[in-house]
Amino acid sequence: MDPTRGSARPLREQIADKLRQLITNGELQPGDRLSPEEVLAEQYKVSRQTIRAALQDLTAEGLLMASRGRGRIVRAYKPLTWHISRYESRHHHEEAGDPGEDQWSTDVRAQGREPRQDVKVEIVEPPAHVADLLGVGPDELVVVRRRIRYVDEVPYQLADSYFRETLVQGTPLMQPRDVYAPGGVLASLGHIQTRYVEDLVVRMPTKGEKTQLGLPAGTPVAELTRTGYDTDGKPLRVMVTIAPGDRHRFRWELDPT
Amino acid sequence: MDPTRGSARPLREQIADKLRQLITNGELQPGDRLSPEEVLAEQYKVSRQTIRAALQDLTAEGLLMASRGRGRIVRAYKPLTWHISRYESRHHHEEAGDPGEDQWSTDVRAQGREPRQDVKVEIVEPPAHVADLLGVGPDELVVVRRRIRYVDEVPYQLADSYFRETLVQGTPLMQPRDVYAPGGVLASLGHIQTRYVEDLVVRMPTKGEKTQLGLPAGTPVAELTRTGYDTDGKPLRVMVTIAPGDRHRFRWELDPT
DNA sequence: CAGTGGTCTAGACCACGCT
DNA sequence: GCGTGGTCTAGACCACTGG
Repeated sequence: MDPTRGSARPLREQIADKLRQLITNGELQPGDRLSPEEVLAEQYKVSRQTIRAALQDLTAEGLLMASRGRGRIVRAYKPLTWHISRYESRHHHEEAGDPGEDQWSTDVRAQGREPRQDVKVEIVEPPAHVADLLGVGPDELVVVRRRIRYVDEVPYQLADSYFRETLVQGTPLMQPRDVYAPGGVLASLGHIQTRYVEDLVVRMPTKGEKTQLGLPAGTPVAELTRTGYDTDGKPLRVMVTIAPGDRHRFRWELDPT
Repeated sequence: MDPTRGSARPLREQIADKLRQLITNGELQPGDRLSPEEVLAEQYKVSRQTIRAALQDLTAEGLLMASRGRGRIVRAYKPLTWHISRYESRHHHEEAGDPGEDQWSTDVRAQGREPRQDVKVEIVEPPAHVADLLGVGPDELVVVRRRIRYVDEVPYQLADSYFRETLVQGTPLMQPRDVYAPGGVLASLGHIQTRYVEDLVVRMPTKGEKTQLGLPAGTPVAELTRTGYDTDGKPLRVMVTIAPGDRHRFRWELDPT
């Protein structure tokens, strides 16, 4: 009866395509509210469940965001830029006049936003890949500083730093609060990091990450693991950052010589 | 009647949690096949639709993969490592004995896999952010080399390189095939790239990327944009790489001095 | 062919956010 | 209270994969 029926492509997909086009066209702008499910169901002459299936696909693609009672809106992305290669550079700290806080906070403030971080210190068995990078045995305990970083009081990223216990025993790094020293706390303890290795993988968040960071459906994360080595080539610190894709743009500046 | 009913958490979520735990526990290993929907529906005493909802959530998290007629399996991740900071380094090419192919192919081969790439050359109006990085006007035409790269004949990543038209007019870079020169083709044309800026964002793939790369649901991508500058600080090339998260691990090695 | 996931419907009730 | 999305059911048919 209906010509759209029986065609090769399923209805949910046809509807998703149409809506997707409206969004990429710009006819639906970021922040715009979509019609309620019931109205769309009437418009496209399908059941509410079918409309929901189409909308769910677009949500999983990161194009839409739903909230009960308020409706669905087109998602807006305004990632802050994170200048990775400037991090941990003493040089940069000195150039910047050393404002008395870490590079992350400085970087955020420079983009006109307000940084804050919660810190928690634990002694744990490290995850396998962290143990590997730190060069400790799988059962050896390590100290981890877990930070939740906020921008304008909205959760922004998770950053866990792992240290060998002997390295930080009795130092300010064992205190569950924001610590800072010119050039970095490790440097002030006599440990100079001369080389970094950074690993980055892209994946969907775990359930825990999703709730800690308040991530809407369809938001992937970058897991950035930075290992710092001292002058002897011994690993000093492993830092694992969980960075949601909708809030982050990473930038490296490289001078190969 | 049923004690699980009416509890705070929806059934789909409870079921998803249980299955997720089986996977993270290791009771369900990567590659394992799940019971069919109907069996699970019986087991958990819910309708098939409810089971499907739970399974869909896990699929969107990247934990499961479904195919019609074959069932659902637990996803396995075996990303290849991509040594970013070695790329485009003439130094590295010379050290490696310069095998007569680009750094990507060399890197893939070194991990015991077989690289291949399809190349297509087009003249287009560049996307806004590319025009910006290349330093051309929004209506100015540019040359783009579009590559689809395969590893063991499986699509691996998309890599589009943009050049100003005047730069590559009449050079081998206009040919739609694999080109190579020691130190890079640009270098052999007298254009030395001395500085790189890399931007990386994490997002869900577009529909086109999903089909071109054959991405299963729940697979995010990294969009890596590398801009190369010549000795005068003028942008020479912008390369945009779309790298699926399930196939990539990026590595940078940095020596801040 | 049997077994599997994919689509679709009609109808019901619930939970949240706003005014 | 009303409007919104979220959950859930029962049942039907289709489309792909494999033996």
